Amino acid sequence: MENMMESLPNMRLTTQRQIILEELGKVTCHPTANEVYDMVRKRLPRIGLGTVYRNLELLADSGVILKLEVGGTQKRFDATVDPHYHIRCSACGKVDDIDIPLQEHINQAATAASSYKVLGHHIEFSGFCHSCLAKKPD
Amino acid sequence: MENMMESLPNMRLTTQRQIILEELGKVTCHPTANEVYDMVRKRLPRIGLGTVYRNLELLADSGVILKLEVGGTQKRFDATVDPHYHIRCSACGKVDDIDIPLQEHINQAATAASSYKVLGHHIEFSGFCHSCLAKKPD
DNA sequence: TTATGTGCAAAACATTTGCAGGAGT
DNA sequence: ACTCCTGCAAATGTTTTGCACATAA
Repeated sequence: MENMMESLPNMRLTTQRQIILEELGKVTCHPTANEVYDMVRKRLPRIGLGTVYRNLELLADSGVILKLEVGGTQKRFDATVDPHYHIRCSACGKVDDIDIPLQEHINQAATAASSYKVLGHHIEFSGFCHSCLAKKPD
Repeated sequence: MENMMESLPNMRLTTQRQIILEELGKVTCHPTANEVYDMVRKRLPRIGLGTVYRNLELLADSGVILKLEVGGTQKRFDATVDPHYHIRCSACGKVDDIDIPLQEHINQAATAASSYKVLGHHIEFSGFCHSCLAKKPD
């Protein structure tokens, strides 16, 4: 944890920052800013929602965490920064990791198929999660 | 156009609906609701933004158009409904189609790699568009 | 004629920001 | 000390919604 922060010269190690990072690291799914706020508030009841947003943004900009621009109305955050794909439950909106090989080759295909300078890609699967399937089987 | 609407028993063919569909069909990129509003307003100056949102939502629910849940803060809309991928300019946010083969096989991989019932996937490439590259070459 | 759609304005969300006081280095 | 950071609240931006009137079928 402290190693993470030590690599960030312009960022102070505040209690708020530390606890946000700890709580995000505890979960395997990818919470929204508001969900992080709820998690953190159990330990720091006086923290402001603005502080949570500011820190998540700052940590994402520094590459310590990942900001996921997935479907749904809210951004989500991921403590794991190495490239991987995601799946989103069409019923409840939950987002989890999908551990399949990176499809690096499609970047070349995309470069050939467009006038853009292609930098990368993200794959988002959709489906129904275990607990939503249990509620309404089909 | 009317064919499209005829297949939708519960939807009336209103002027607003028709013009929204026409304007969306004219562009190859994928405008936000507000951009559609601006396009449509040139022909129907008294149309309300709420009407645009309601119709885009309704048309997407009926499968006549596609609602894109891509990166950025706004949803975008696509007159082409058959499956294809997109690229988003990291500088200006513009979204275009990317015409590469569908990667159907990764759905199986995702099914094997998770406890979800996998339904499909979407790939979003990121990069810089032609006009942003021209402005700031690197 | 009557259910559906529209314009308008207000409400509901998600996120960002200004500021005065607080805390890390 | 000197920044940077925080809590709070207000502002912003996007999307949804309630309602009285209009209109397609």
